Amino acid sequence: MANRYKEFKHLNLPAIEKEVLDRWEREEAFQKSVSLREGAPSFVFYEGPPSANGMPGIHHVISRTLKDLVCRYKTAKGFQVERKGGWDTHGLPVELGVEKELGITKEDIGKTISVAEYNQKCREAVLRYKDKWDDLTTQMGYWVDLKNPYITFTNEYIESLWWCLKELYKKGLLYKSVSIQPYSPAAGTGLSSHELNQPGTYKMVKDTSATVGFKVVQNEKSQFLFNAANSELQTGDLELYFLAWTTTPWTLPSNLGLTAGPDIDYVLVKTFNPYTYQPQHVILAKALLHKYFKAEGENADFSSYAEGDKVIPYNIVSQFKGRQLEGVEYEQLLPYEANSLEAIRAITPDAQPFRVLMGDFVTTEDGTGMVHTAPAFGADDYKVGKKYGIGILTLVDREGKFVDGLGEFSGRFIKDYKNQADYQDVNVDISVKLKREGRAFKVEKYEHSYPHCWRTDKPVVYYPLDAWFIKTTALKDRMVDLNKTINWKPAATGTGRFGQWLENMVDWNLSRSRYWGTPLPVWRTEDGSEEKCIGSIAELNEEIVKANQVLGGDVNKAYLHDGILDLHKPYVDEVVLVSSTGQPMRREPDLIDVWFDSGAMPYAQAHFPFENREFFAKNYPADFICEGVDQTRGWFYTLHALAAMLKESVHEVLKEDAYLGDVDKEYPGLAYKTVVSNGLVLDKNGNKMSKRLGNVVDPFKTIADFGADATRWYLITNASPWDNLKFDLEGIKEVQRKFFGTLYNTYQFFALYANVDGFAFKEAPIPVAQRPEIDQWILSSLQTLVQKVTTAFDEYEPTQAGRLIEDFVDEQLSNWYVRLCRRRFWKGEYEGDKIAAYQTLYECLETVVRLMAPISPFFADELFLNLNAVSGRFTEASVHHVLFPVADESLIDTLLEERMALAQDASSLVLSLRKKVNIKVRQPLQKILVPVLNGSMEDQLRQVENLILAEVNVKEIEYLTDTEGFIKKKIRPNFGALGKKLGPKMKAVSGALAQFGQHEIALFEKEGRYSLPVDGDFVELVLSEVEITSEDIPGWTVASKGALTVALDINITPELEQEGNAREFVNRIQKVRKDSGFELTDRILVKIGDADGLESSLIRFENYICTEILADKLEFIPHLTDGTEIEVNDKTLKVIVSKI
RNA sequence: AGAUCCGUAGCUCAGCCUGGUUAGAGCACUACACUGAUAAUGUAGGGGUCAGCAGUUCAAAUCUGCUCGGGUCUACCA
Repeated sequence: MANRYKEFKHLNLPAIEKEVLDRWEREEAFQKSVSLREGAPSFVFYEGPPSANGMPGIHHVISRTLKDLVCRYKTAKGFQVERKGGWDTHGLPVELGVEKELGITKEDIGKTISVAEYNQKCREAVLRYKDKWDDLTTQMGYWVDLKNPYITFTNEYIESLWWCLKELYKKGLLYKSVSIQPYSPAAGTGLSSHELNQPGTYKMVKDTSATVGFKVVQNEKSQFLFNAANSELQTGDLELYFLAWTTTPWTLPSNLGLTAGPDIDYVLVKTFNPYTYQPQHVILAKALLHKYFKAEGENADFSSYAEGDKVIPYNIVSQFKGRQLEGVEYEQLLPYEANSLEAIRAITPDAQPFRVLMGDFVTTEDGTGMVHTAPAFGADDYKVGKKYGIGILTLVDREGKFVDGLGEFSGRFIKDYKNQADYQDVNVDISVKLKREGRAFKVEKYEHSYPHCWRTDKPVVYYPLDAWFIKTTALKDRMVDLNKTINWKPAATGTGRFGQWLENMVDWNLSRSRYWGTPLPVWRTEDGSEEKCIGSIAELNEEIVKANQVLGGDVNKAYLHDGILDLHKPYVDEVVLVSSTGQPMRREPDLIDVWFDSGAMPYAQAHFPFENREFFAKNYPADFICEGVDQTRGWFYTLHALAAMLKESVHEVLKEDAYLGDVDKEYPGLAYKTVVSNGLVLDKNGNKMSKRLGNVVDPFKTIADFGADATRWYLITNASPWDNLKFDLEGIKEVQRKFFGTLYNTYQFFALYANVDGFAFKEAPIPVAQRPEIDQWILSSLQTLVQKVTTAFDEYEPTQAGRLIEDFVDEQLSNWYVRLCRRRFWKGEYEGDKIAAYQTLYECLETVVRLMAPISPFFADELFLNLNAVSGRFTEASVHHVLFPVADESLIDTLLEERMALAQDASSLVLSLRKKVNIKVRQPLQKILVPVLNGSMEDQLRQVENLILAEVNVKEIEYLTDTEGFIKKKIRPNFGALGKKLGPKMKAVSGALAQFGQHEIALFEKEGRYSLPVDGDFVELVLSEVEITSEDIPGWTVASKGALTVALDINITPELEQEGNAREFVNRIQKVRKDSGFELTDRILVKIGDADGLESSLIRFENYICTEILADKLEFIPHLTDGTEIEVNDKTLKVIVSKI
């Protein structure tokens, strides 16, 4: 055991951290922190797997700090917290990285590079920066098991995913369907939203847009429209048209419906067609009327209209809500063979197309307020089309050209996908045709932003593609209910962003047409009549053999003996299975969404249910997870959705193992109980960090420069984790200086004197009640701190915890306790009071260090071990192995804390008064006056009187009660109490009280009640409904804060002046001592020359002076010529200070 | 477009849930003081349309609605 506390030369956090890291490594501190809790209840944490194919940034440090501090805190609270690391290894970013590296595109796959080679490259690339990530993890002090992480590309992991998928399949929750997705005809591939969000994909383009008329069919449903039109004078045939607008006329042949907004106002307008000049009735949203009609044409003379007139007359015939149009039929716009009703019903047998539908997505921003609906070419169209059963027509093939059976348009490309020299825009031709037929109402070039394929630069279309879905909507209610049991931090994200998301849930599109990912384990016969979903490797191997036996020949030859070795493409695709009727079955080519990989991690990280069932049962669900808020609809959702959907499957497996607990209660279908979603890290100007802007902060450099502790502390205390953080290095510097610097100073102070006195906490603790009041106070504050910090951590409010600790260390411990107690450490013998001071300060330091350990694990451990090395109070080898402090409530004395606050305020007020009259603190003053308004205040103040007097260097306090009659008082309403009683009269009463003079106040106090005339009425007031404070003591300079007022006697008597001189003299000698490099304990001899009138002061206070400066006596030597010249209150004298 | 968070001193943030005296800290700035914790510390000062508008109320930074600005997520529209 050491006999001296380690002293530092100066504070160098990065250097300290390096040593601490070495020690942790050497002593396997992390592993021990887990193994020491063997048998304790577990606290379950899931690590959201990062993808290691990019470099980590500073934003990764914040969520990992949060994760780490919670896990450390829970360990300190006695839980066993296993933290398995993980790596997300599949997905598009990996593929893109590889393609960039090899200089290839997707089209090269299978041509210049085989799928096997390509995937091998991906496998190699995926952990490229794993070392960097591991470095960051280590350096920032994130304790997580890096040795046995789960890796999503392993066969075991994928096998668990397949199990999940098969369970879903068995429940009918996995199905194949069509969905409308971005598709690039030029590249012949679907595009992910990620690809669509690449910079530059959305471009401004000019397209031919057309507003066209759909002719209303006259029948029962539409009769009201015709009636309205008929009420006007009408000649010729009555023709009514719905107007709809499109920027993609090529979708018009595929039109099957028109969608209107139920609450939008529509009008029926009589006018002329601007191209054919024939009279027409058109229907469009009222709000958009003036996009098509010039105001001066309203009710203009129809009879004088001539072809080509600029102003077209019109009048509004009728107005109605969109909902009245529901179900109204219209004639098909561009009928051909391929889009005949027979053709439509050949695809969708009961289709009822060419009707008006209702849709929430309709706006009156642009267009006509009626949306041309072609279900194949828009997600909204598809959805509303499906709801109304209008069928679906896909009259454009995958190359982007019209199919056969569309007359003159057959075979034409809808956009110039082939860079044809003589390309004619088919959209123009369609518009021209419609113009001629009197079906076009307005044709113009329209400029808008439209997505383009990032590889070919050609416009994207929305196109129906086959996809596999998970029917999450079937379990929506369960997910919504379970979500209410999750502790969301902040709560608003759970009810808001996440809750809304659940409410508006759509089925989960799992399919991805890519190469590097988890393959969908579904095999189908060519005609789709039979399909198989495989749930394990064993099952697949069985089927492989079976297929070989039935189909014979070379089928599955490569996989017969060893079974399948890699579950990725291309190998799984080479496997052929056999149907019950002996048909070959091939795998559905899709891979699954990588979010499924991460959402299934609770099962797959344990290779559940194939292995580790016990581990799984113990580690499910998570007590706590934490990621960036951008994961709300990502990982948070997929974890939640899968847990809800797999609930029964998990129960079944656990029951197989004769699991005895209450499965419903312990595994309610929840993946996590608490989730913290942290905000983003922005640069100091509030901009998102991006490589492009060059404002990214390098976490390695930050940690190297300022230390992980300061960085972590800054990240946690500067803003709530869920608020965005404006990251500024200046802030870290401030934390370093203010918090760590202060704590370091306090420790240094302690170590300095404890080493001198040999304090090693060997004496029995002095009962707190026997220690001085100030010790009782700081210990009471300390216990209060422990309580508050514990609550804050328990509520996942680390920001609060950190700020509380900061405040305690700075305001209470350093700037009050240590400052006031300094003398106790350096003066006097090593006994009672001094030992109490050491014990108290030691306890404070030790406790603070344990409280802060979760947030700043390095410095806390360093100080803890430095303290413990001498005292040996703990047997543990690290602060991270000891239990969290528990507040000793018996030490909490609220009254004491209150009166100390009073003392602090009083001192601060006196100091400000001294400042005002320019009398330095070293000059003693005689007294301060404090008006007291009640007994308890005086009582409280008396108990801290000595502290105040010492702190402000004043001899006495005089308490003034109002019996003297010269305290000037002020009265104010107690708004809280009076507001409820008075209501509207409040203002008048408040005004009346402000007019009170001293006499009224005194009367009120004496009677205890007051009858106040207000608006000719009387309001009865009692004392508790007002606040009376002292405002002034006439003739004195006063200062006040809240209810506390102090006045200072600034008369300096000759005696006080002499004492002031003596103190000043002491101060100068101490400086000389220090300059001469004497040890603290050196005794000195002082020779004094001509003292310029100070002799009397020095002689009178010789005893005091000698004790202070450790001299035996003062020697006066007249006419001293050498020696140091010092100045004492504007008088100069020479002194010689020498060691004895 | 929808959802959500944020907007308080030059900067970083408390306070808002639960309305009530003169809206607080720290940093920075200025001045002074302190000097056996000294690469520390104290005191004082200037600095605010609490984003804006409207409403509820005796009383609004605080509650409600709208608007503006910023961020994020989701969606992508004729």
